Amino acid sequence: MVHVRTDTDRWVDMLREHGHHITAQRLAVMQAVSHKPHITADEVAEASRAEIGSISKQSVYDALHVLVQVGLLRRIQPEGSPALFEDRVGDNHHHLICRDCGCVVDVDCAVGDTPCLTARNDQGFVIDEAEVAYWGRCPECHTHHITR
Amino acid sequence: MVHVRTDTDRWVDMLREHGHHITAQRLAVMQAVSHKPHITADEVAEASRAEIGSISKQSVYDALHVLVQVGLLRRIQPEGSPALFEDRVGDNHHHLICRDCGCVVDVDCAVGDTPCLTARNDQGFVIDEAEVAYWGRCPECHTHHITR
DNA sequence: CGAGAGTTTTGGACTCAGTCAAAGTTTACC
DNA sequence: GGTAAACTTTGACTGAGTCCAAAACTCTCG
Repeated sequence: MVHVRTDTDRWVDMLREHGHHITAQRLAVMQAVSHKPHITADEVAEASRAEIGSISKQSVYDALHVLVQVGLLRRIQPEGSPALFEDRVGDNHHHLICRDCGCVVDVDCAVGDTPCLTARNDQGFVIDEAEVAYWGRCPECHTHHITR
Repeated sequence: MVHVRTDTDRWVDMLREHGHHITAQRLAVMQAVSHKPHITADEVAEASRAEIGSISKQSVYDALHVLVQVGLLRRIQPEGSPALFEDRVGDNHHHLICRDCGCVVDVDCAVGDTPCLTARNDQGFVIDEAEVAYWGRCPECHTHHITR
């Protein structure tokens, strides 16, 4: 009987490796984010409540903070938007962001892994992340924008 | 006698073209931003006061809004930072951002003008801007970080 | 120069997202 | 079982930006 590793197994291991406890709240938060990428903290709270009954605002923020810290989640904050959380981590992907509705879509890196992290002239900076956001209008808003 | 076009001449023309009035407040705001790129709204307010005596918070925000709208200024909002304003517009440059002190430095586009605006798979988005931010530590903070 | 519209002032109030607090309770783990 | 981590409760607080509303001021054009 081969045990198939689930997402939860992976989350559990990662938390343990970093010395954190495994709590229902943390797993619910992970579930919420993995179900809906680019989710706000408020939405995480709601989804977590639907799953475990209740969770305090502070616990939501605490859990999100820990999960980002151990590397299970990534936090982005597009201009004009509350912070968004995603579970796609460890790869070099970018975001398409709609100026109207604020929806965010992942897109793979166009350039290649290494060069994308290299600024033409880093001026002594030690760079650890290149964040690329493509701003524009999503199909729906674009259509709506034209007909208006 | 050749009239040398000053920055102010240029600002005046741009505002007029878009049907906006030329006010001391707006020119002071432009001056503040051109003197200190990547300046916060608060800093703009202070610098403008130093120049013209007084300016209300609302007028600062109004002026910044108009100046961004006509294309004289650009607004960026790095994660965890208040909005920053710069007068370098119309070219495709990116930003180096320090995670510790929050300082922002311009850097030219490494890839070339056109490809930088092209996402690998835009999924129906109509893209009008590619925003690239290189996150890391500036020389000072990096040095400080190591010795700590 | 005068009129009309744009802009600023004044003196706040308000909103939102996130942070902080503090004591008690619950839970995970060794 | 004991201890430390984590959660709950019940708010208060902060900063950045937005909104308000009437009066006053200023710019621009004919």
